[in-house]
Amino acid sequence: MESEIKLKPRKKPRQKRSKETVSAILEATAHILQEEGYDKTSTNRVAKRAGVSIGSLYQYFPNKEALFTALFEQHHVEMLALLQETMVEMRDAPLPEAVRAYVHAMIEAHTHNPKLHRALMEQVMHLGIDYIQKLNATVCLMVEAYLESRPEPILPKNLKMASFVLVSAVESVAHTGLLYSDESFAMEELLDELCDLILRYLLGEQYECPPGSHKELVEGKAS
Amino acid sequence: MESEIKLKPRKKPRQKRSKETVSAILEATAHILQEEGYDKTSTNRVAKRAGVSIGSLYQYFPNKEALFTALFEQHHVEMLALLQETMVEMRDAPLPEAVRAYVHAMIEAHTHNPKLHRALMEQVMHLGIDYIQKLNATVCLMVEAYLESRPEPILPKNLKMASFVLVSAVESVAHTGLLYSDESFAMEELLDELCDLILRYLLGEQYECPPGSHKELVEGKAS
Amino acid sequence: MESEIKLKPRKKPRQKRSKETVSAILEATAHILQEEGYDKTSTNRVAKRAGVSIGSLYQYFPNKEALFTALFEQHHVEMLALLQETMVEMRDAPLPEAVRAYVHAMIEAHTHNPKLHRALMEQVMHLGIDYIQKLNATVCLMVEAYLESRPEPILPKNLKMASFVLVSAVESVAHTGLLYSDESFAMEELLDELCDLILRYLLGEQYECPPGSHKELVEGKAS
Amino acid sequence: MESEIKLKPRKKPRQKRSKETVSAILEATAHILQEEGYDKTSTNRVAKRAGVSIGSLYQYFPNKEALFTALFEQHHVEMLALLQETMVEMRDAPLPEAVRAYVHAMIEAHTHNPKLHRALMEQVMHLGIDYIQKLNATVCLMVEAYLESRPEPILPKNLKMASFVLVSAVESVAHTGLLYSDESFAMEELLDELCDLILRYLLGEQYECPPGSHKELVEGKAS
DNA sequence: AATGAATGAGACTTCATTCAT
DNA sequence: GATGAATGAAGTCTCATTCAT
Repeated sequence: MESEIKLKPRKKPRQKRSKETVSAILEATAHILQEEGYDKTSTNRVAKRAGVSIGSLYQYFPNKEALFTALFEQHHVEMLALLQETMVEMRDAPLPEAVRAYVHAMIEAHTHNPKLHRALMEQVMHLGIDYIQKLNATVCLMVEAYLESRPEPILPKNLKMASFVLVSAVESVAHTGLLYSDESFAMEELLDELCDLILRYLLGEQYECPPGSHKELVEGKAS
Repeated sequence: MESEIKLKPRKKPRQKRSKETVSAILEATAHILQEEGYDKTSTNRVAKRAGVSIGSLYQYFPNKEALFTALFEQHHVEMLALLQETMVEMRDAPLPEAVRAYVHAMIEAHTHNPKLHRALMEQVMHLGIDYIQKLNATVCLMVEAYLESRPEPILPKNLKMASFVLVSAVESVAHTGLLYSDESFAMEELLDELCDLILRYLLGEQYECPPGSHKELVEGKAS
Repeated sequence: MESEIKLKPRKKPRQKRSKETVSAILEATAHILQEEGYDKTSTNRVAKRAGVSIGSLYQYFPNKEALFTALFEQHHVEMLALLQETMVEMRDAPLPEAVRAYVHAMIEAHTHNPKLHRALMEQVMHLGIDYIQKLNATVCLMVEAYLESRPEPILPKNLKMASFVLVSAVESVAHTGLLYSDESFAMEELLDELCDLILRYLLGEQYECPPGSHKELVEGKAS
Repeated sequence: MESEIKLKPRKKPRQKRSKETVSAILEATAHILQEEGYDKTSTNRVAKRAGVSIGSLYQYFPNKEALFTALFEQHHVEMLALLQETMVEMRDAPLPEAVRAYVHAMIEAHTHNPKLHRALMEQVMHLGIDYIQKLNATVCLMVEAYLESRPEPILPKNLKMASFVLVSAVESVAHTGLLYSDESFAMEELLDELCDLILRYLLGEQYECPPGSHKELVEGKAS
């Protein structure tokens, strides 16, 4: 509770000048965080790099954590916008197309600024969990709503859970694939595979129509 | 390179007494990390709680980061053991059974010490990435080997990628589900759902035989 | 190279307040160094004695060594000023008078703050070698220039070397004499003796005119 | 008083094994001191490099300072031996020859292990002052005795002071010349010059016989 | 005699934060 | 509003030294 209060920016910058200052501070925070890591990201350095005095920094951010929280907020807003846009566009599209668009958007989102994304996730995730969870929940709801509204019949009965599984899986694969993959497989392939994963999950035998890609079963060696 | 060297324990404790010391230090580290967070986890506090002098701590760990790295190593060893055991046991089991056992093991692994697991992931993941990636890669290889050797024919052609997708998806769902779920769905359900996800992905229409669980498609509202 | 940079004061104090702070810090450093020695001269004690916070100390000095280096710089500036003044005054004086003035100045310089001088030389000389050498070189050049310009003919041909020998000799005698002498001979005598040393070296038989001081040779006992 | 007691080696090593240990420790001390400086010369490192346990080190040396004191003692013994030998050899030699031999020996002494010598002088001189002064005093006495006993008549009346001046001057020139000279003049020249300095000081017009070297006076420019 | 694990005081240094200007 | 000097608690880490084995 108290922390929530403490983490909110001290004041919303209403004038253009102030907005620029805040921008510069966040940009500096992001830069130092991704280049040097959390431990080296001191408020003094951030202020210096942002070209403002340390006093000014504390005028807009009540403490160090607020810097990262604000970064997460930005991230959250951008992600949400991107996914929302996609979902709206795909509202009436057939399921396979919608799924592909969704996965594509998710991958895009992770490609936007991978280094910062990674740094946030690896070093200060705990400061952004509220945003992350909120985002996750929102996306789940959006997916659930979509599934509910689509015309095709699907296999999973518990839509809430299905949404959760889908969103988590896609997010994770995109995340891991983009950040830690040894580049041994391309995005294109990953995209295809994720679509298969989801569509088979949702449609079962109904699926398997896309032009030939995986028509035949691969024989197991041991058979 | 150098950092990797720097993070390794200074010396392996050979005597019983020393092993206990190291154990106590790691236990204390884990405790403080999960109760108070990374920023509050100072080497002095760790030493104090472990009941050893700060000098002794530095005899076994060259710096603060090494503490967390060692924690990750432990975690890595335990996870690997658990999964390996499962994979071996299931070597000749039919695919659905094997999948369920694997997913179960994964969930177990995350249930073992969720608080610590969460703290490690949210606050110091960057210190354990090497271990995380190594673990991930190893598990992927194990899964790939299993898929290669099982008798049943499966849909995905690129086994390497299929393994990656499966491992990532399961890991993520387990992780997210356990840590952030509002307890609105039970583990049992999650387990079932993940099995469906995987088996449909692997077997397609070949699946859908398990006694009645999801036999009929759910009609979409909009239809 | 880098170390040289690292030893320079972090920022030049421009305001009066800051200058006083720096002054106080250096005064405290000098005091503790000479009373307690290098090992006992901790930055915390220095700050405390200077009446400033440890943080302020580090605002002006990047590390402990910089304190001593700064002390050497002061010393260097003072010495140089004193000697320069003397040399200028004596520019047109006859050689014996000039020599005496120079030696006198050198002794004065060592008498100024013998305890500090001694502590610097005995405990942290390595931190001031740059300044010491620079000072030495400058003084040598000044002496050389003087020798070059004086009207009297002198014996040594290599003026550069002669200057070096003279400067070193005088410096050392002054140093050793002042610091370690058991007071068994007075400064007055030492001054006379050094003048003799130098003037005989420079003038040979041309010298020996000063009223009676050493006119006759002392007979060796063994003769 | 107490310090003198504390600085003496705890026990004289009587057995061969012990002597080797002490030797190894001192060798290690010297090595680390000259390579890394006093601050980095920790007793633990010394012990490790000497190949003995830290416990053994403390069996032979009561504390860290004793290591350096012992180094000074070695140095003192060697220097004294070298100079004594020279003085004895030159007991009956004519003054110019004796002087040259003495200066030569002094230069030799400084050439023996310049790096260590320099490190001792620049970083821990205060731990060896007793030895340095004793050495100085002894050499002064030796020189004084020589001067007293030589057959030639000399100019200075106060032999004690003359000795002091000579010893200091030679030591200093040798020291400075060897350690900090930019190699712009050779030892040979320095030797000659020092001999001139001393002999003119001692003999005045009586000198100036050595083959032609400086027979004529150099005219001053301003004349 | 030798060992080296253990100790813990204390060194250096950073950095979030305040506040007088 | 802006500045940045000043603060000082607290952090990381070293190292001389001891002592049980």
